Amino acid sequence: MKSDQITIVDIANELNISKSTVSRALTGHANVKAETRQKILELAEKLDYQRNMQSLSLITNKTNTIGIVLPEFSTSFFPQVVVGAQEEASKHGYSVLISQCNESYATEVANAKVMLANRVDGVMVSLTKETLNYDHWKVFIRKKIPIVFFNRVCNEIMVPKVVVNDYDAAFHAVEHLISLGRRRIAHLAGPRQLSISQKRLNGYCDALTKHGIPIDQDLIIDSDLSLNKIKMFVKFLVELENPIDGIFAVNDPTAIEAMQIIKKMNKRIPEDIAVVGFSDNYGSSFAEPSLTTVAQPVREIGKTAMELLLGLIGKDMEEWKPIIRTMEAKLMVRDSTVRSGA
Amino acid sequence: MKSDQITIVDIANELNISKSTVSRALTGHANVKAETRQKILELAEKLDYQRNMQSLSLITNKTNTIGIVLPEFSTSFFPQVVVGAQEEASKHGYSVLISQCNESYATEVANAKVMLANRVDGVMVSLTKETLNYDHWKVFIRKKIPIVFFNRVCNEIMVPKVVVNDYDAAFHAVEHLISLGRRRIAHLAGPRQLSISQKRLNGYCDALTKHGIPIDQDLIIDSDLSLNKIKMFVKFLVELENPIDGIFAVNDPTAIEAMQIIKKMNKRIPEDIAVVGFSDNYGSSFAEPSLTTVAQPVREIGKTAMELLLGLIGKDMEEWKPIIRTMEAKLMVRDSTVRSGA
DNA sequence: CTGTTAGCGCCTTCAG
DNA sequence: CTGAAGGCGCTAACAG
Repeated sequence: MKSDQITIVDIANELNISKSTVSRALTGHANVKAETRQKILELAEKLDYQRNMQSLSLITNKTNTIGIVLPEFSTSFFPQVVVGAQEEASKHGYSVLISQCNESYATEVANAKVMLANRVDGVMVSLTKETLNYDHWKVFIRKKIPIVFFNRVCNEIMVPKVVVNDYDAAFHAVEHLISLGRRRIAHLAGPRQLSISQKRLNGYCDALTKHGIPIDQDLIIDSDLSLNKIKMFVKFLVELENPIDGIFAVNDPTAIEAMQIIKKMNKRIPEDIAVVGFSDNYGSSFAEPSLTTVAQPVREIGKTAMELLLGLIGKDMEEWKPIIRTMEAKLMVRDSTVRSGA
Repeated sequence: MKSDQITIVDIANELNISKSTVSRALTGHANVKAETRQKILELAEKLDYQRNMQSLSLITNKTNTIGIVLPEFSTSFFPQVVVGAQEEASKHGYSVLISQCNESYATEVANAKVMLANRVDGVMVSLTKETLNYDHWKVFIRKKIPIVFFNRVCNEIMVPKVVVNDYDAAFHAVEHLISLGRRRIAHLAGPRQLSISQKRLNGYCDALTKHGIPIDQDLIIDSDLSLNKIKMFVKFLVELENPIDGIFAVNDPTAIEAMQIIKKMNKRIPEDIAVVGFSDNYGSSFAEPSLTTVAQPVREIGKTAMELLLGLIGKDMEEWKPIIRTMEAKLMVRDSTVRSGA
């Protein structure tokens, strides 16, 4: 059944005037006799008239819709980014089409197609952990549809990006562990293809080096952000001849999973092993012990990325400067490294 | 700058054939000479041609877009529902327009307008805690745009709904506390206008009554789902002359907040006070102690609501049965009520 | 101030 | 099998 949508023609017929007058009254772009305008507006209101954006976008070649493509929805990070982004978008009259990829590259490609089909005016993208090929995003460039990457960005495409100071934050996190006297600090690293993993790893290495601690490759464990193998990794690290006394994990879920295992192995946190995570996800503050982690300004990230994106729309491509906006992430010291007085 | 979108005309000109032929080849609805079709398809592929859905929807009066309106994005519940819903939608060729309301009624009304303006083919809605008036949703009915409510549903509108067995789950949760010998069980209730709050409250009351425990109004605290006043409430309950030995909270964040306060007051959980939450949000399993709670099949809820909604599209309104689909929520017993062996 | 006309991109008749 | 013509809802010229 087709739904009952009121059109300008309906209003024009009802009032016995021309469609153009109705259109003018509704848009306010031109002059209409006050009395006529009044009548039109009233009837429109009464009939819940809604301008058909589809036909409008046919004319303006704009949809006033922004696509947001995200790798996952299982932690609080991306939903919170969406909140910030959406707030900014709606402030400027844009709607938001959201797709979540379940960390699957194939889904990301499919979602890119959906965005194209929906003629979004721009896309805000964070890549899945599997993504190594960026052709599906290059199509957007070719079609002059602006992109802004955030968090998990693509270095091959020269567009604005929003990131946090991952390197510095990781560096400080590890220095924090060192300042507590830790010397055998392991890193549960993320997938190498993600620049955030790389930067956090670099921060880890450089902090160790700065403080004269040799980098032990055995203590750098590549995980894929899934939690299945963490148990094995942590067991290995704890049972080393020269066991670890600190862990810096690439994200909070990994850190928390590690903590659970450490506790089961009857080691104390932070006394035996201090643990630091990354992101300050929902739940990290009430884990036991509460997790020291790097807090990212989530909503700000979304807002900033959306601001940059909206700024690109309507500009010539030559003006798309590949700005990299770096937001401040800050270490939150909690009980997993320093016990607060009970 | 208008973006470079390829149209059927571009392809027709390039190949020196008529637009209608190109259209036919692209849709596959009619006969085109194999050779011509081949040429058209190849060129379309090469140019990244994407059918303009806007113009299509002008003709079909369908957008193949579903709106999802959510009260909040700050716990893991709604994002997970979205995952299930989106999976189902994309399986049927629908995109998803998502709006989150920050628990604000005004935003909900605005978001409803956005959905209308975008001519969504249907909406999946969960109400904010403030919503008492449903006129903005009744407009959809008047326009014959199908709605499915889920979780926080609206009883005034006769459309399909997806809920969990809140009453039973609450009843069992409280019986669980009673079976542990608790007799002074408090309920941190949600806003009364939400049917879920009401049902959970009823479950609480009936469980007590069944076991001959009088209902003490002092032990029923109305909260508004924000966490600000929880401290005061819990302090009150713990310092009562006849203090509590159990808490059933309307949701997990409330329960966890209560636990933090109880711990600060140097009461033991579960020995002194056992705590039960509702929803099994992300983080509840690694809180200390891990929280006994009612797990809801989140993705299933999203999937089911979307299925019902898609089933409504294209049907006459008379066929919209106000089915209420009740999903199974189940009690997850954890350390906040029964300590597992360390 | 208002009506008429054309056209956005596409699909669906209707004629060949 | 293919081309031409009309129209979806709306706006932007162009005339009055």
